[in-house]
Amino acid sequence: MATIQDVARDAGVSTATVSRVFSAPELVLEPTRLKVMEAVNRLGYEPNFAAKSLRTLRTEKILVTVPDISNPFFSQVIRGVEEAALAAGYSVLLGDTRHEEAREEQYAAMFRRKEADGLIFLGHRLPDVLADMVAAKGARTPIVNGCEFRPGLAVSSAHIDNERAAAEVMEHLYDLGHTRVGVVTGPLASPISSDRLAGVLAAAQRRGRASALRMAIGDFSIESGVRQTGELLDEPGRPTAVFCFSDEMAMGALEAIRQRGLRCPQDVSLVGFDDIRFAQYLHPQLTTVSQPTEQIGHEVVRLLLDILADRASALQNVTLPHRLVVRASTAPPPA
Amino acid sequence: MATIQDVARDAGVSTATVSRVFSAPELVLEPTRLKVMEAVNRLGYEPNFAAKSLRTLRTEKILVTVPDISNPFFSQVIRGVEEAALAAGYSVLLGDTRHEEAREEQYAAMFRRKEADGLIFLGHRLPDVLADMVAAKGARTPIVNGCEFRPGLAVSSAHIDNERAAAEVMEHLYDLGHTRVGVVTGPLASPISSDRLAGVLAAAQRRGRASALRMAIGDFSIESGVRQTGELLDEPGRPTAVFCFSDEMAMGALEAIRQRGLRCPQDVSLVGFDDIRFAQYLHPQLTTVSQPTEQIGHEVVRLLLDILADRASALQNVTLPHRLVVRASTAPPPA
DNA sequence: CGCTCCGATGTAATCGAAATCATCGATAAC
DNA sequence: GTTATCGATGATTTCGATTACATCGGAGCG
Repeated sequence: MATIQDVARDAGVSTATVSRVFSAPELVLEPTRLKVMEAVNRLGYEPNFAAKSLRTLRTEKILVTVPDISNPFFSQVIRGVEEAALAAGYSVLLGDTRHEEAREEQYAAMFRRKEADGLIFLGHRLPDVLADMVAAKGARTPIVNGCEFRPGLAVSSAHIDNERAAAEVMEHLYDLGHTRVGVVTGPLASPISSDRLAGVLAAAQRRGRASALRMAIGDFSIESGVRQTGELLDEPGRPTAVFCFSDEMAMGALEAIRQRGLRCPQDVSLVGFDDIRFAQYLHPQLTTVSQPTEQIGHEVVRLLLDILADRASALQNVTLPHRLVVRASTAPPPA
Repeated sequence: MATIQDVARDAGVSTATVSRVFSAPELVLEPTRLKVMEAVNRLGYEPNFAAKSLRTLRTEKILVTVPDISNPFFSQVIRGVEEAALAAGYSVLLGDTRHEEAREEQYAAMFRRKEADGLIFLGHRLPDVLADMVAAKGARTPIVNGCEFRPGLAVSSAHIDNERAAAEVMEHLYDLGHTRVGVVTGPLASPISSDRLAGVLAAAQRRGRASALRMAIGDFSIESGVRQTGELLDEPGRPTAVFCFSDEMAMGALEAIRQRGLRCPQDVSLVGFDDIRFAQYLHPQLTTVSQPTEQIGHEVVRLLLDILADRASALQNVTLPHRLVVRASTAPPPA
């Protein structure tokens, strides 16, 4: 591969001029520029990335870590991230942490090695080395969270109001006449689950239905949806409605409902969360909470770019709008 | 951030020794190594990636381009890639090309700039600049394809035997007694579609059913599944079975079947392709072709690493095993 | 007409780590 | 006891681009 020296020699100019042709073409005379471009094309020159990065201390890359890339919710957020990043001239380094701390730390090390200018993490944990960085540099640390807002983290973030969304789901079910509601949460260590649970409890209490609430803890997977919903359905005083904290678990719930010879929504109403692309093609079409996934992606990138451009002075925690999408999986309870 | 010079000074050794502590610890005396490690920890040193990369001309990164990352099939392949890459000390640069040539070229340029040591592309197109590279360097070019084998590309690849898999699907349907079969393909420019179509045609001819075949061209999306299947179902001489070239289109097909008051599989049998995680949770559970997605991911990484380590002399086109998974969406045609 | 200033370009230092080559002391061989 | 050998470490060059500073010629000004 040709280097800048080769181009300079071929074009009969200095390397400085070649460099300027790319980074500040207005400083170089048109005939010179053309001469250089000709040499560039002739030799098929592309500036070496490592050299540029070493000199400028910038990589033009964003590291994005995600707990599970095969989850359609996350992959849509990533799409948004990728799109916004590309538009700003950044590319995306992807890290699938698989919910494992060891992998999170591996990617944290990558970030410290300066393999990326910024980090977006879509999980709820921030490895210690990075937390230290945040503590030292404050709001100018180029680290941003998506989806999992937790005040203690001290990083900017973009997310929906999970508590309110979950409360709205419960209101919807109560309004339909349900009294015995089962809830399948995700792991409670993540704010995404604990916030939603708080919303569920608040709504139940407002309606005086807290004691009729049944709860099971899932892990957002389809399989855990089958299992946990199954347990709720098998208890005495079977709930007439089930609220799963993810659409995938709701898919599993549908299966559990069918396995017991019950019908949704006639016997059991079902609500999911996320509104993944598949939700409206399930049978029955799933009532769920729609998150602005791509927008979350755009927003976290914007927050990060603000920090990188030194435009951000204080933390920003952006709450984006969600929407309860009522479809065919919820109905009044059986008589 | 501390540099190797800082560490060397702090530990009272030369930078060469510090470097050796990381890259060849067996060459340095234990007390010296400890002294250095102490300094490393004290200063929180991490080797600067750009500097290392400039010197070694390696990035330890693999660029992976994918036509649509929100497609669960691809995201599972990527998971496999990511896992195998990480195990070998590589990290993954993700490029979502959105089926757009412009983006494919953007990522091709990244690769030429040496932002990654190797390229895995899961689409079917290879931008010209890269095709030129392949033409020039032959089998040692670190570019590998996943899923979309096409002999003309002259790169190593890992994929299933799409033609045979599609033929098996047709055999299955014919064995059940179906005669009028509708097929919803993907864009025919991609081998993934044309190979499967070839298999469909071959099987139909063997059974003397070629004239009863109906075909519609989709784009692998759910929506196109609804639309194209709908058209097939609305034609006179409605097919009693529909074979969609992706599970997503099959999900759409289910919707189209329902919209017409038909039942699957009693009135119309349905087969998908890919066996994405959701296929077995649809209702009815979907008959489909299971692809070893993560294994494809592992395999393309292995092929690439072989090239990077100079162990690969000739092209390798690996065919991995698929499996027809018969579930509840296929049954004999109505009497 | 000479001086200043500016625009265009060249020269060379620099980024941080890796790797080659040099050095030094100690051991072993004769 | 001298010298070849080797193991541990240091000095220095190198990777390829960016950029601060230097240079040079010509335009503008008094």
